[in-house]
Order: sequence, then C-alpha cells, then structure tokens
Amino acid sequence: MLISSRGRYALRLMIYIAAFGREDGHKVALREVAAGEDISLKYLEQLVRPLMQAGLLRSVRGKGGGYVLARPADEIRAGDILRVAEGTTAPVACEGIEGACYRAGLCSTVKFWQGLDDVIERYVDGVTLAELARVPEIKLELELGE
Amino acid sequence: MLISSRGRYALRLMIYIAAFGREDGHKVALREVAAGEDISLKYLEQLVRPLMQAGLLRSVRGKGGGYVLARPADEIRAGDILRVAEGTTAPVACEGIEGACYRAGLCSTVKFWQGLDDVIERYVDGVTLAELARVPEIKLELELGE
DNA sequence: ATAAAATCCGACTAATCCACTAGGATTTCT
DNA sequence: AGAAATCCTAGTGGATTAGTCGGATTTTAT
Repeated sequence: MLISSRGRYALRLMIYIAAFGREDGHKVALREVAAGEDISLKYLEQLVRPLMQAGLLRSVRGKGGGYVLARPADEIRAGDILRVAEGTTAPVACEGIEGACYRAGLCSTVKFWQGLDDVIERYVDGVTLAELARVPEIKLELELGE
Repeated sequence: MLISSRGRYALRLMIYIAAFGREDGHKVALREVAAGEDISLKYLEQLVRPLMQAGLLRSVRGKGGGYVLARPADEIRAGDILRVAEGTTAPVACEGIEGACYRAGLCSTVKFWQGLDDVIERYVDGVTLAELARVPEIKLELELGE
C-alpha cells in the first residue's frame, strides 16, 4: 500500500464527517469540509466518489443535503479509507512469475515486501475512524461557540 | 518512507553484490548484475551513485573493477538501502504548521502518519542484507518439501 | 414556481515523478 | 595501446498527481 496525498485528504475528509456528522442524521456538506480543512471543493467531490462506491459514505442530494458515514465510526478502519482512496492498492508488484525469479535477488525480496505490506496493513487496520475523530479539546472549544 | 520500484531495484542490486561479492575483495561488476537481474546497466549506474555516497558501497575503478559492500552484510539494514535509494524519504509532509492545524482532521492525522512511519521503519531496519542474501538456500529447502 | 444549495459527472491540464536511455569522460589492468 | 570497468551530465517518453473547470441533476426553501 502506498500513501499519497490523496489518501491523506480522504482521511481528513472522513475524520471531519465523523466529527461533525451526528448519528441522528446530521449531514455534512462538502462546502463545510472545504472551508474547515482548506481543501478545494472540487477536489473533495472527486475524493468522495470512491468512498461512496465503497459504501463508506451515504449522501443526501439537494439543498440541505450532505454526507453521513454509512457505518458507525468505530466500525470504519483507517485502512478501509486508504485502500479506497489510493485506488489500486498495488503494494509491490511481484514480477517473479516469468522466470527471472531463479536469479539471486528477486525471489528473496518478495517475502520481504509481503512482510512490509502486512505490517502496514495491520497498522492502518488497527486504527478506527472513531479514534481519529475523537480528538483534541481544542477543537471542541472552538466548536462550542457556534 | 515510500517504496517505489527504484527502492526495489536498489535492494536487488545490493543483494546481488552481497551474494556474489566476497569479503576477500572479490568485486562485482555492474555488467554482471545487469545480466543476472535483468536490469539495464545504465539504470544500475544511476542507482549505484547514492549508495556510494551513503557509504554502503565501495568501488574499484578500471578494468577488473567493480563494487563491494563497504560494511559486512549483517551490518547493513534493508532500511539503510531504501532510505538512500528513495532519496527524499519524505514520509508524510506535515503541513500543520501554518495554522490550518487547529481544525478538525489535520492534527489528529499527524500522529497517525508518524505511527505508520515508525512501523515501516522498524520493519525495514529489522532485516539485514545478510538475511536477504541468504534466502535462496532457505527457499531451496522449502521446495524440497519441508 | 423559482432560486438556491447541494450532490453528481466527465473531461481537461499543468506539473511532477519514474524508469530508462544516451553519450561520453575517466580510471586501471593487461 | 586497448579493453573493461566506473563515473558524470543530460534528456525523454510515459504515467501519475493534484487540482481545475463547466455544467447537469436533485432537492429544499422561499
């Protein structure tokens, strides 16, 4: 799994929705996220699409609409979001198939890369969106004024 | 730390040198690596330079020359090679500095990314070049039906 | 009904990076 | 002298990234 800034933005987006959306159905509009996280609205629209297709978000169209988590935040793993956002999820392509593999360096590395991918996967799947959204009191102070 | 195929090639290169170079000073020519690993010679020349600068390889110029590990293989970590090969080693740029950080999603992700980087770093630094170069025999044993 | 607010959709683009190539210069052994 | 190797600088085609742009559609609010 590779992490680009698309994945980082997607994570921030989801954290924002988790933090400000309510289970009672309070929707979060992208315009709000764009302002809050300082990300272009148009870019967010792109990020949102795969997250919808993957069933991580639900949307309500039209005025007053927005996005809500499709599942409770503690049932969404950071890994779920990143895999969707990064698309391919191609960790390390194993070219060892077509026979170059009998040579020195190649095959021995395959296990190494698989091990690396396991480690990463285990980490990102060990953190829930709820944990990430349940953050600082700083944020709470700011929002209590609204 | 991000892993591109440049890092993968560099690792294979180093494994090859570790496997076929001897401590008594047997040098490995890139031409040989190119043939053995099926990587263009010109590309290998590029990969070699940062590894030299980082003090992981020593070279002998001129005819009959080649490359040797600058340190014993069990004192070189996979992480050493990857960090050098990947260059920037920019894991996740923290933009939280310029004040966008007080908002919801950003700060909480920084720790998350740092944690991910730690996990990766720990993994790649836990494997030595000696272990990677030694694998072929292990693999043989496995194939012999253990 | 109409306007506004939001999600949707598809294409486009400038910049950057990747993998690789090219052409030579220099060093050293035979 | 010639061959074999390392060294150095530059360029290039393709892919990916990060982001833009213009508009279509759906729904709510006035």
